[in-house]
Amino acid sequence: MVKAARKDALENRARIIEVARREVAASGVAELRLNAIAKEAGVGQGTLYRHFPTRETLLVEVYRQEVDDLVGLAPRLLETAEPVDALAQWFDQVAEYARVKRGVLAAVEASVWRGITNRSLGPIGDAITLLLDAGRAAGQIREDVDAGDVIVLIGYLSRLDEDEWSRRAHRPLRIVLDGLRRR
Amino acid sequence: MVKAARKDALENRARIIEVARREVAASGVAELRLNAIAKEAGVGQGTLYRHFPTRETLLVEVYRQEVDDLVGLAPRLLETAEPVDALAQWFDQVAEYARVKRGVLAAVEASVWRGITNRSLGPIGDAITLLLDAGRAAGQIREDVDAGDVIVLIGYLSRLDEDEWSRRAHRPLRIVLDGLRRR
DNA sequence: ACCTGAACACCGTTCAAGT
DNA sequence: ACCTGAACACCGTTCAAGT
Repeated sequence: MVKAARKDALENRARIIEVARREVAASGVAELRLNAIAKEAGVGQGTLYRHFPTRETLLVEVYRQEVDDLVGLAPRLLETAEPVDALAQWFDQVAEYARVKRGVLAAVEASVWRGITNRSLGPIGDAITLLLDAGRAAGQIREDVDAGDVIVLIGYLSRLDEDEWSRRAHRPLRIVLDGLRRR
Repeated sequence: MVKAARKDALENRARIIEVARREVAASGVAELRLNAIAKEAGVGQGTLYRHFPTRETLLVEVYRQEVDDLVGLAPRLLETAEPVDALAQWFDQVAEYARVKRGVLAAVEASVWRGITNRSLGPIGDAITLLLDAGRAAGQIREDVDAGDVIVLIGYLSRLDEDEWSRRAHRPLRIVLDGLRRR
């Protein structure tokens, strides 16, 4: 219970994110009850809405670390592997994150589904573009694809049940990868 | 207002489906309010639940015609085209249905996401299996894929906005198709 | 047997009142 | 400035009472 107003707000915000992160890890994105998060975080619902006007803005914060990790991984993979192999490894990492933090991709996908004028597909989109461009330059990736195509195709990862994971996660990724190759 | 009980029930059921179908066509699957459907159909909510215990059972009926069309199309395409081409044409038809009746695939997908013991993927799954098997027999399709892989990959079609359609519908399908080819 | 619709439960969202 | 939490809106689902 700190007095300084500004500090209060920041702490509230941090606590909301922390609680939401824990809740999502435990029960998944779909189960995320905003009112419950507010209560657990010890704030009023209005405070949650002040900090996060939409459900999505909250989820972006919840997954910020994971998204940053994935974005940072792309250029590093390109330093040590052929572009297509880098893409394959990056896919594997996405799958791994999606398994542990179901819904890492959910927020990303949302940006693709909506709006004609989505100038950017966000950081994840940029990472994919980087990988695709490198692959194209090396003649390994087909010319006619963009990051949005890849995002819609790998989005299934955020909807797989834990049960289905081992059976369904990796094979479709391989299909996508092979489909992206230059023929 | 017919008296015969059995007939009454059948008529109610038919009217519910009809209203739901119109509503889905107008506003999409996501906007489907079950209580509103009941009211519009002139029945109590309980009656709707008697006939359709879950939202999904209603949607299956709403899309029955379209699903039947797609299932019937697969063997016919195989009569006149090489398996991979048949698959390509079948994909195009799925895309076309998904555009007009957003959510044709939604009910189908649900069967994939849930349950370890999904012995069957339903009629759509059977149709895809037919196409894949023919392709494998002809040496055109890779050995290590099944209908479930294809369903999770093409599921994005049911989530595309109308705006995004022209830009995003077909290219990912091509990627999937090429990824399914034997290399 | 089948149907009705009030009532309950649940969750997101707003806003008047507080500090 | 920022926060609280009662209150409202909305929708799915149930069930006692009707026919």
